Amino acid sequence: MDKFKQFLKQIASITDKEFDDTLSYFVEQNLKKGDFLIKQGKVCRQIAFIVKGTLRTYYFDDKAKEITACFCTENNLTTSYKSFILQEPSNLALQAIEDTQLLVIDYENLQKLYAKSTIWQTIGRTVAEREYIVMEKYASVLNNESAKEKYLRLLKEQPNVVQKSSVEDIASYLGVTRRTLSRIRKEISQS
Amino acid sequence: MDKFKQFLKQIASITDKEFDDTLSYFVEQNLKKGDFLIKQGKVCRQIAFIVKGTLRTYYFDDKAKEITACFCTENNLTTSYKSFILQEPSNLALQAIEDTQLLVIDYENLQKLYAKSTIWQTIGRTVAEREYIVMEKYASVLNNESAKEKYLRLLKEQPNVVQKSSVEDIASYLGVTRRTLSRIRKEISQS
DNA sequence: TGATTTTGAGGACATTTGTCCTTTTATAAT
DNA sequence: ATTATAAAAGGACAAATGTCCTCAAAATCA
Repeated sequence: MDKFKQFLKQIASITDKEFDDTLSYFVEQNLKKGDFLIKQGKVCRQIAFIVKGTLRTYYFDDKAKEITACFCTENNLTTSYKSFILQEPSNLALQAIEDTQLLVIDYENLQKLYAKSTIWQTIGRTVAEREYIVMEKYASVLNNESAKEKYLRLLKEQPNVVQKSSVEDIASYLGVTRRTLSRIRKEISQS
Repeated sequence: MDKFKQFLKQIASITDKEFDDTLSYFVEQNLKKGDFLIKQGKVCRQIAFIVKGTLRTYYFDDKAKEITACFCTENNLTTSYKSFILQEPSNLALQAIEDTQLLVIDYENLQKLYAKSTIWQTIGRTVAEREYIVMEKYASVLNNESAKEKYLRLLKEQPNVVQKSSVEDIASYLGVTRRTLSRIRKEISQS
C-alpha cells in the first residue's frame, strides 16, 4: 500500500488525503505462478500496480509465433494498455511468471477518478507519457542494437527477468531466435 | 484551422466554443524545406500540428550513426515528445523535408490549457495514449518483420514518405543498411 | 554549360542470424 | 530412485544482412 503511494507521489504531487480517498477504488488481487491477469481476445478492463512479483506479456505475430512483449516487474504498472485504452479485444496476454501481488483498478473506476479529480487526470496523462517513453526506448534498441548488445542490455537492466524466464521467452522479447541467444550465451560465458 | 478542429474532435468531444477559446494559444509557423523545428541539444518547447507538409525526426545512436526515428505527416502532431514531456535536452532533431505549415503551441500555454480546462486534460492524455499505441506498433514491426516486410509495409502505409526521402533515411528508419534496402528495391522491381 | 558533389545501384566477400536437427541437461512425474 | 518430459545447448548448413568498395546517375554549383 505504501509502495503504491510512493509510486504515485513520484508521478504527481498527490496528497495523503487524495491518496486515501482513492484507495477504495482499488482491489487487491493475488496470482499464482502461471495464472493469467488478462487473456487474449478479451477486452482488458484493469490496470494493476505490481506490489510483488513479475508478469510476462505476450502475443502472436503474423506468423503465429509467440512473442514476449514485455516483462513487468515490481513497483510498476501493468495492463494490456492498447486494449484498455481503446476498450477493444486484447492481443496481449498477461501471465504471472511467479506468485504475484497486485493492486487493481478497473476501467469504470478509473474513469470516475478522472472525472472527479484533477490530480488523477494528471496521473493518467503522466502514466501514458511514461509508457510512451519506455516504448520509444525499446524501439530504438530494437532498431539499432545487435542481438548480443540487446541481450547484454537486458542482463544489465533486468537481471532478475533473465533468471526467471525461459530462453524462448527472452529470445522473442529481443527479436532473435533461441539458436542465436544460445550462441550469445556461450560467447559470454567464454569471455 | 478547420483541419485542426476536425483532428481534435476526433480525439475528444470539444465544442466549437471551447475550440475557439483555445486558438489564441496557438501560433502559425511556416518552415521551408530543410528548416528545423527543433534542434538536438535544446529543450523542446513546442508541440505542432502539421497542417501541410512533412517532417523527418532523427537522432544519433550509440555508434554516432544518424537514425531516422519518424516521418511526420499532414494532419498529425509532431514534437520531440520525450524532451517536451520531461523538459530536458532533445536528442531528436525535427527537420522539414518539404515546405511545411504548422500550428504550434508552447509548453507554458499547454500547461495553462491543462489547468483551466478538463477537455484539454483529456486531449493531453489521449494524445499520449495514441503516441504510445503508434510506438508499440513500430516496436512490434521492428521486432518481428524482415527488412523486406518492413519496407513493403512502409511503402503501403506511407508511400509519399518513400517518394520524398533518401534511401539513407528510409533505411535507418527501418533499421537496415542502404545496401540491404537497395537489394530489396531491386527484388521488388523484378517481380 | 561544364565541373563538382551527392546519391543510388550493385559487386565481392564477411559476418550475423536463422533453420533444422541431435544431443545433453534439467525438471517433473510415478 | 527411475522414467518420462521439457528445456537448453549446440552442429551443420542456408539465408539474410552488413561492410567496403566502385561506378553511374542525378542534383547542385560555379
